[in-house]
Amino acid sequence: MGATKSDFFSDQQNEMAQLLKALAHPARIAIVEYLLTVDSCICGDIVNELPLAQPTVSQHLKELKNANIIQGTIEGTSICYCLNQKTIMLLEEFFGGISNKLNNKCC
Amino acid sequence: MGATKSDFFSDQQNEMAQLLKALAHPARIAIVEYLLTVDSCICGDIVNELPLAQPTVSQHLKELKNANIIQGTIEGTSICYCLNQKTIMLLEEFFGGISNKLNNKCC
DNA sequence: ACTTTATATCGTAATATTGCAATATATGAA
DNA sequence: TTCATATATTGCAATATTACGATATAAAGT
Repeated sequence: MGATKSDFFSDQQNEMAQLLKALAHPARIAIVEYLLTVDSCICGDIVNELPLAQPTVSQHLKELKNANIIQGTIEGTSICYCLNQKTIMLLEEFFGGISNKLNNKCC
Repeated sequence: MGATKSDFFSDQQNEMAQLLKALAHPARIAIVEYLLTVDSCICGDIVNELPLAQPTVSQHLKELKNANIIQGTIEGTSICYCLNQKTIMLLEEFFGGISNKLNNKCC
């Protein structure tokens, strides 16, 4: 025991949980927010922006990539990361949907 | 090692990460979605809605409560749970904000 | 007081995440 | 080719999460 019982939930529920889990870490929130402050996608120095060692940052970037929250394209020696608009929209819509449905409720 | 280095991130980043972590599980997504389908706050049978044992559901509810995503008020023998609109709005605004800032970017 | 019903807590095993040192890979420059 | 730079992977220790049986608590009915 200890493993999440994914089989018993809907695909949509599992996917949203995965997406939220990928963002559920301050370092990964910080990465997303940093990408927003950069004017273009010319990145490559995310490691220097975070108070974590390079392998740790690399791991966090990988998780964000796996969840389709960011994209990385090779740009010479470094990698150019940027946010995936589609995924952000999905998240916005999920919470927007909840918010709308909530308006008819009591609390 | 192993523990998240919360000290090095901003309060806002840590709080958002905590909030997302509280939702980052299919069972807890399912609970939120179930609460949306119920007309009023008269609940009390969330345990029967989920494919998990009662202590496990209780634990998930506790996490949602701790994160202020749901509220529970005692209603006789059972407990009446409902979503916390303020927290949902906070999440909606977070992703809405990201989405807005993204519009000026390249990808 | 006893029983039922609803929910919470404890204890613990299985599994997952976090973080980093060491090392690997891959590209561009000399 | 050799070196430097940027990023990824491996391996592992520390910690956190998930799930549930057993047990506790608490309110309402008998």
